[in-house]
Formats: sequence, structure tokens, C-alpha cells
Amino acid sequence: MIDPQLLRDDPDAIRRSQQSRGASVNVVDQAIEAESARRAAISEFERLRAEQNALGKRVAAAPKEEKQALVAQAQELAAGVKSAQNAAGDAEKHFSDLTRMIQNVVLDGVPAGGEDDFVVLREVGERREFGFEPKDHLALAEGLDAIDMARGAKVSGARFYFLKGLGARLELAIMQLGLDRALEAGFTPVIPPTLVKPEIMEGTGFLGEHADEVYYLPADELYLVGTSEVPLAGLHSNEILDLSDGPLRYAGWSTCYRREAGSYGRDTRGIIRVHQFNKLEMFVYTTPDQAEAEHDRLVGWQEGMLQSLGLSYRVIDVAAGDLGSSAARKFDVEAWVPTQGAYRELTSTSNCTTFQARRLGIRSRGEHGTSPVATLNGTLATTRWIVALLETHQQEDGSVLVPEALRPYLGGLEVLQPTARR
RNA sequence: GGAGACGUCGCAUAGUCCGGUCGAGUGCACCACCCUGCUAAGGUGGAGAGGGGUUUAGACCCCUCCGUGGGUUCAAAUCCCACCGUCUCCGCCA
Repeated sequence: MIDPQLLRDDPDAIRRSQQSRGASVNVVDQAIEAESARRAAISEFERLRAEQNALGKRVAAAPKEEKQALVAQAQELAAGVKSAQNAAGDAEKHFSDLTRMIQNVVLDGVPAGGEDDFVVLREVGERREFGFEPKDHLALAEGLDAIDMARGAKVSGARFYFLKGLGARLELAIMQLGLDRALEAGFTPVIPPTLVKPEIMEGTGFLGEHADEVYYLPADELYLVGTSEVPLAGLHSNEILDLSDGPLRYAGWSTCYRREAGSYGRDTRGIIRVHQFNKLEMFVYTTPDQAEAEHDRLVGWQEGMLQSLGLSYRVIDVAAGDLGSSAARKFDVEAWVPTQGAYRELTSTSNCTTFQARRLGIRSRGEHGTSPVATLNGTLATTRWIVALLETHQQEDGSVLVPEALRPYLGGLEVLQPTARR
């Protein structure tokens, strides 16, 4: 949710933001209108309620013979109070509904436009050159008997897979490397619930335009999370946090579920785009003035991971129209995938400023009372990394060199050797 | 799945039977000051959250909040209903 104060003080800033996202500008004016209607309705209700309270006190204190008349008077008033209360409630809801339709105000410097209008901040590492025809990640993984797509489809349908043998170990190794890095940086590891209540899913902003991306279990009124950002944002919902000792940093390790609706035909080969994967996610609660610096640190930790894995990558500043509704800025780190001749997203980190915190009621105590905190999130490791890792470090015989940083997590293994499929 | 108990302003509790004096008492912790001076005790005062309004500001006034949502009533922490959560016992089960 945006800052209602900003709506009053500088609606143009919000209009500009909506514009650069390609979102509705009109809703801003509707919200402003609803805001003044809301205040009028609240004032009217409170005036009547004050009168009712005063009368109620007189009823309580009155001697018996006067009570009858006073109660009659109070009865008349009660109906008016009730309807004023309902009107105030409706006005409040109308305002809230409209305000929630407004997306987070993008930060200065975020490129305007859509998916293709990102700005490349930097490119790091040499792209691997091959003296042979490189295989794609699935061909390599099948040679290693590490991924079984066909049986994944047999058991669960398209976009499901089995990671097995070296594949399973590789994922765990990447995740554990990430976890160790997170621990070094002072993160608290968390294994969160992956089914959450509607208000939590709603609060994180995933039930807006991308609601059809989310798995829902109607029998239990629960949503399957697409990232542990969701439960980690919910972790401190409706709490007042003490951030005087610095930010709260969590590293959530969870399975993630995505319906991938509307992506038919895209990335159908291998595990680039799947319904279920594992992810280690950084999630930070901090004060708004620290948010941008923290955002840079998150990118730094992500880049550290990719560098350790010997991947070449670029960092992009995602354009406004391609941001989630909660994000005020988003950096993606994209690794070079040789057989695609393209950079593919391996990590994504968003600065949600106070947007999520407002929706979820997460505040901290400052000099002038409480105020919403800022939340940030970013990937530290996921299943998808296997794609870039296998392709980048493959050798002509189909074996794959293990980057040094990963070896301790694979029992010292230096090379992944092809094996007969089973 | 069945039965029962419970859910109060940081923590712990009083209040709920018999609705108005609870716009919520007390203890602990907390903050400020005072007193004393020896590491603690005593005294005084303060202190929650959200919203609306008056105001240059400081400040002041008002409304709402006793798990959540409904209902009864002139009036609900208190009565009724539903839901959620916690605990205990029983049953069932990877």
C-alpha cells in the first residue's frame, strides 16, 4: 500500500509512477476523492457517537423516574449512529480498495517502460568459449542421470521433474553454499511454511495482476507460496519491530510453487521454467532510509555467489513496467547460458520500500511514534542455477567440472561424470 | 474426528456469574525526576495502537481497539452465535 500522506501531499509523484509502469493514472484521482469522502463520513459518525456516549452516561446516572424519557431519546439516536457507522465503514473500504490498486511508487532512476526497457548496470566475467559443440543443460543432466523430465511428467505433469543422483546433490550443494554465505553475513536461517492464508498472500502483493500464477487450495483456503518471501513477509505481520540494533535479516529455505499460467510454449525444455523448485531467499526488514543501501548489499551477496560458481553474468535495473506491484526497484542478476546465447535470470532482488509493510502492518518505533518499515528480498540460490552451472562448466565428453567453491558440499567431488541412465 | 478449559493495553493477572461506577485495576519490566549514596531499595510521575479534528508550533479535543467477525441492547470486556488460535484428555494415523 502506498503512503496515504503522499496521496494528499504529492499526488503527482504517484501519477508519474503509475504512468512509468503503464498502470492506471485515473485510479489516483479516484483514491483522492474517496479519501475526502472517507474523512467526511468518519467525522459525521464520530460526532453522533460522541453524542450517544454522552447521553449514555446520563442514562446510567439518572434517577429512575427520568430514565424512561432518556432511554427513549437514546433509542432515537441509536438508529442514526448505526447508519452513520455503516456509511463510515463503507467509505473506509472504498478508499482502501482504491488505494490498494495503486502500485508501489517507483524510485527515481528506475527506467520507464516494459520488459525490454531494462538498463544493463554491468557485465561481469568472461563468457565461456567452446572448442566443441556445447550441449544444453538437459542433455548434460541426462548424461549425468541427474534430471528425469519424462518421469516427472508421468507422475505430476508437464513442468515437473525428478532431480536425482548428482542432480539432487548439486541442488543441495548450491543451496548450502548459499546458506553458509548467508550465515556469514548474519542472516537467520528459516524454513518457513509454504502454505499461507489469503491475507498474507494478499499483503505481499501477489494477488493483484499475477493472481493466476498462484496455486490455491480452496478446501483449506490456503495458497502455496511461489517464494519464501511470502511467509517471511508474513512472519512479522502486525508487529512493531525493534530495529535499533540494525536490520532483521532472514534466509528462507523453501520449495516454491508457480502455476506458470500464460507461459505455454516458453522454456519447455529442461528446468528453466518449472512448477516446483527450491530456493534460498534473503528477506530483510529495515528502516526506510537504509533500504537502498541494503538493496545494493543484497545484489552484492548475489554476485558473490555467481562469481564463486564461475558464472558470467550481467546485472540489470528492471524497467518500471516489469516490476511487481510491491517493488519500487528491482535488480536481476542474469547468467550467461551458452546454448541459448542469452542471459537468463538467476536472481532477482526487490526493494519494496514500505509498500508490503503497510499492507501487513509491520512497523518500527522511531522518534515520532511508529512508522512502517521497509522490506527487501532477493534470491541467493535456486534450482535454476543448475542450468547455467552445467552448461558453463561442461567438457567435451559430457562431464562437468565442479567449481571449487562447491566441492566441499559435494564430498570433494571435482568432476561430475556421465553415467548410465536408470 | 470427539470432549473440555482458555484467549484482557510489553509480560503476568483482576474484571465476565448479576451489562452502565471498566473510556479497563494490580504486579513486573520500562522511561523521567526525587531521595538516599554504594550497585539495590524507596517515593513521585509518565508511558499502548489506529483514526478524525482544532492549531504557526507546542499542545489540546474527539472516535475506535479486551482473539476475529456478526447479533441482542439506549448502552457489551461482560449476554448470544459463528470462526480462529492455544492447552488438556480420548480416538485415528503416515
